[in-house]
Formats: sequence, C-alpha cells, structure tokens
Amino acid sequence: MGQKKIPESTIPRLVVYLREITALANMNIRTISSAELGERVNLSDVQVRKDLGYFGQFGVSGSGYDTTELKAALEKILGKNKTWNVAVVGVGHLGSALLAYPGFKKHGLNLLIAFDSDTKKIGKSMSGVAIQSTDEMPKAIKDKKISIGVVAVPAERAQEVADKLVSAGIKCILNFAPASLNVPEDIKVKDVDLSRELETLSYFLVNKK
Amino acid sequence: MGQKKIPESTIPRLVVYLREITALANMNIRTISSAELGERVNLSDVQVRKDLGYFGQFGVSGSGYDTTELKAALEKILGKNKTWNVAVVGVGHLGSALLAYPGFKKHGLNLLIAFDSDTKKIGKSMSGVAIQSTDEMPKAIKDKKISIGVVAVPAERAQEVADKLVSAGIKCILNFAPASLNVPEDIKVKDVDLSRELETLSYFLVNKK
DNA sequence: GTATGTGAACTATTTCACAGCT
DNA sequence: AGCTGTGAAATAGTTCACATAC
Repeated sequence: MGQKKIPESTIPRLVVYLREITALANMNIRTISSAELGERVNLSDVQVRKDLGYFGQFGVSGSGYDTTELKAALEKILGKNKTWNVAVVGVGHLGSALLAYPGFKKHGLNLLIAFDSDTKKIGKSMSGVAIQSTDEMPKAIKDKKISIGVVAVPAERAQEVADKLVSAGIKCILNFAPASLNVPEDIKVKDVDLSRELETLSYFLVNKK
Repeated sequence: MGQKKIPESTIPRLVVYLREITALANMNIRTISSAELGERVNLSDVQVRKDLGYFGQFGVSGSGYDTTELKAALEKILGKNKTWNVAVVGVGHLGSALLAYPGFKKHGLNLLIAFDSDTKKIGKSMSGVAIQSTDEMPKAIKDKKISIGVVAVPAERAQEVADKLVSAGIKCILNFAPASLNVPEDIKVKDVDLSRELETLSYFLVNKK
C-alpha cells in the first residue's frame, strides 16, 4: 500500500530538524524529545512527530529520538549521501557571488560550470569555475550531467534561459530572477525572490494592527 | 462585519501580479482578464480573482481589469506609497552585498545604518551606509526610527542579534542566517535561507519518479 | 511517568460551479 | 458572449486526543 501523501511544507522543516539535530549531536547530546526539538525550531511537538512519521518510526517511546540515528535518517531522506552537478547561468553581480558561495559544495552540490553571453567573460574562470558561452549550454549540460540550473540573469532573459535549461535536460531550477518561469510539470522550480520578500514585509508593516 | 481572512500566501502573489501588471501597463496594454494574467504568472484565473477579491472589486465583468487601475490598487495594498527605514546587522560577505543592493530603495526601503562588531569596520562606510558598533544598536534604531532589521550575521549570533533588534523596537526581521529565530508573536520574521532551498532541491532530485 | 505514533477533528487554502454584470 | 465575484465543495495541512510503548 502507498505511503500517505507528504505535505510540501514538510521538506523544508526536515532541513531545519537536521540542522538542529546536527548541532545537538555535535554537543554530545544523545537523545531529544519532539517537544524539545520543536521548541528549538519554533514548531509544536506534534508537528515534529507528524513530519518524521511520514518517513518511518525513528523515536523511542518514553525517551525520544536518538540524535545520531535521527541525523543519519534525515541525511538519507534529504539525499545528503548523493551529489548533484550544478550550473550557474549569468555571471553578473549575483552570479559571481554564487560562484564564490561555499554552500553548494557543503550541501553536496558541485558547481561545475557557469554560462554568460558577455564575450569578455567567456573563457575566463571565477572562483575556480570556468565561464562558457551560453550557446554551449545544451551540449555542456548533457556532457557534464548537470541536474540543477541556477538562473542569475535579468528578469527579461530568465524565461529564455529556463527554456534552454529545460530542453538541455535539467531537472530543477533555482531562480533568482524576479520573473515567473513557465516550465513543464516535472521540472521543479525554486524561486529565491528578494523583491517579493521585501514587498511582503512592506505589506505587513502597513497592515499591522 | 469583518472582512474575510486573507490567506498568508495571497500576499506574495499580489507582489507577482503587481510586477506583471506594471509590465503590461508599460507596454500600453489597457485591460487584462484574470485568465490571461494568471497564465502569465502560472496561476489559475480563479486564484487571481479570489486573491484580488479579498481587497475589493477591481474588475469589470465582460472585459477584465484595467491595468493602470489595478496597478494603483495593488501599490496601495502593498504599501508602496510608504517608506520604511532599514538597518543591516553584520557587514560580512553577504551584508556588504546587501548594502550595495539597489532593491531596497526600489521598494521604498531606506537602508540607513549598518552594524558590525568588527572594530576595523566601525566608523567606516560602505556603499554610502555608515557602519556603527553593535553596542549602539538600541539607541540608533530608536533614533532613526528603523522598522526592519536585516540579520546577516553567522547562525551562532543570529538569535542574540534578533533579541537586541526586538528589544530596540523593530517591527520585522529579514533573516539571512540559517537559524530558527525565536521572537514575540507580533514580530514578523522572513527567512531567506539558501541552504534550506538547496537541500529541498536535493530531496526533490532523490525522490522524483 | 514520559514520550511516541497516528486516526479523527479541525483549520486553511484552493478549486468548482454558477449567478450576475457589461 | 465574455468575464467577474463569490458561496459551496474539495483538498491540503495542522492540531487534538489518546492508545500504545518503554
């Protein structure tokens, strides 16, 4: 029989649990209850148990969760034992900051190539990542088995870049452009949209009691 | 009678509508239907109408929405006629990129001060923003009427910075640290957490059919 | 006694279906 | 005819309540 459907919102919470559990394990804390864990990450004890419950039974009644066990389980669930190849498209202000960002490697993501259409940049390399012409994208993405494309181009060019990434066989897109990308159902898009966050805050400030 | 409750998730969509409507108005397109607008931002026509419906009746049966009218209405709703003062805490790699980011001003947010604990930086200024000692935070935040605090310090220091911001009277926090901040109910926190996004993508790649 | 795991109840959000306006 | 606005239905997600395990 099929496992019950896992809410979308559970996944980012698992990431948060893993972060906290890792810190606890490093402090040599052996077990933790769902209530304590929840308190540390501002979630209820039930939420924690429900989220974990979608993936198995990791706890021990009466004492809680073993931190090293739960850490291992969460790492497995989140695919931290696997690595994926990443390409960044657009080496402007943001793009070059991303090339220097250590977080990709830290999360099992190999930033293998960058693309740009500026001939002054093509052929050079930044933070150890070679910059190629956008024209070479389809071939390079296939050759290097890239699964994640990072869109760091201006909004006007974002859709066209997304189309190219998709047709080259990318599996998901991390989109920094303030644009709504249109992609096939089976492609996952994660928007990182600072303007959106800022205006949401502005709404909150205007409308708070 | 009170207006029906507005879903949290409606607000970021309003931002997206405004972005699209602004582009349409600039292209001298006068009216648009909810179906067309929805198609452009990958949402259903009903979703668009429901979202707008929480704030009033902006459309005309049979023809759709007047772009300039809707633009004005959305700008009002999102508080784009107001401005707010912002302080950035932590002038490291990310913090200094934020000081240079033009998006704050573009969205009506005045980045007035930055704080850091590094004595080499204190007293200097970057991208036109003066850097003060973290010790001066409470007073400076009150004096300059800062409503938004941006947390750009390492995870270990994030909670302590958040506490200081809150006790200084800040209204909301934009948190770039990979940490779960604990704040009073009436303070709005927006997390911008790249690690979280990256691991979510990793989960997606591992678990896709 | 303490804490997990989980159906059932509840709440939030989205989608449907259609009445009503231009 | 074309499109909005909105109650009602459906779906998704969270919280409650409690049986069960240590």
